[in-house]
Amino acid sequence: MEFKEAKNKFVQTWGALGSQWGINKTMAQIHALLMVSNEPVSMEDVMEELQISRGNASMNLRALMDWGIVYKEYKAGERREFFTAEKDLDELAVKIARERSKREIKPALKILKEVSSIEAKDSAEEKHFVDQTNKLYDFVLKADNMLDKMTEFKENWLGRLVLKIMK
Amino acid sequence: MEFKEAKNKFVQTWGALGSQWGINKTMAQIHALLMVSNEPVSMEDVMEELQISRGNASMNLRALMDWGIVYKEYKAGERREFFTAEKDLDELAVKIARERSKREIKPALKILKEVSSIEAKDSAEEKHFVDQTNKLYDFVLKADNMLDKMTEFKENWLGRLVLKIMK
DNA sequence: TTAAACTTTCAAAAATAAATGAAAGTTTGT
DNA sequence: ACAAACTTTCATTTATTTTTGAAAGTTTAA
Repeated sequence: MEFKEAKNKFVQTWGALGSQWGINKTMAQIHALLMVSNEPVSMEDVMEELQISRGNASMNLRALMDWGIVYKEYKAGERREFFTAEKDLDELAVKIARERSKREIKPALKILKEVSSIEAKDSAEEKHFVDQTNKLYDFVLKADNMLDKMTEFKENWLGRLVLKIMK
Repeated sequence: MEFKEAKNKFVQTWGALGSQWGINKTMAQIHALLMVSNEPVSMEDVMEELQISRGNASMNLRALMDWGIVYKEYKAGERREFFTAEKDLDELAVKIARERSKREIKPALKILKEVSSIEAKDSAEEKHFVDQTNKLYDFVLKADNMLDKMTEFKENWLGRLVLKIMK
């Protein structure tokens, strides 16, 4: 396999993986492209390499910057903007986790809290509902806290974590 | 808030969460419904409560069973089938993790291995590509192994993990 | 063996999500 | 202040995913 083919395969694969995890395909592809580029990439380059429109490129680059995993760079003497991806994988994982927690988990926790707080009256059905949603609340809260904890380890949290788990 | 409203809100929320995580909405809703039901639910009930067609209910129940998080139950003297969800949350998390690893992570790892194995020749661009995809391979492999390790703790792995992380 | 009771399948339709591209907006050098 | 160079927005189009429902398939009891 030669370089160009490998690069394309990587971008496609990462894109497919992204869409299975709730991130849109193009966004994941752009991120993949930036990750394996050794120097900043312009919007034109992104459009050209992925064969996408200007609007699409612009919107998804913006989204990636909102997630804090892609940065703008300015080259001396160049008018246009260039982009680079966060390449430190620990940092990347932490940022993604933090963002998804904020956008998805926190709101879900709020609802879980709400629905688990109804008065259970006396039917077994309602008791079971309250019990189960309470358990779910505790579980999700614990998982979310774990994500927060990750961010406290500044370096190589995953490697250390694996060691710990293996006892 | 009264029971019916709370139940509906929970089902909707869980469904929305599912679709953000690559699981289809109806599948997540059915699962939510079964999780908070204190007794087995028939396909008719599912159709009725979620207002979905027979085919949709059938396909998604099948998918949930393939994931190993919903079970068929037979009631004595009843012709039709009933369904229950895995209600143990540790068990549920482990099964979901295992399934996603098998379906998504393992295939991605294979590709990462492939593309990181090209001969890097001498350009900085190609060297960077090989270096970055190698790092990615190691990272994803480590994360995936962590998921595998979870399954070794039979009970309350999350709680124990959180304790450990907090040191 | 038959037929009633139930479940699954899958082509077509509907719903949803993503991409386009032209127009509007912004920034920068002169 | 102007206009060239570039970026963003968003109504419309396109692509993808999900749902439907009728037909085919299966199981069970008599």
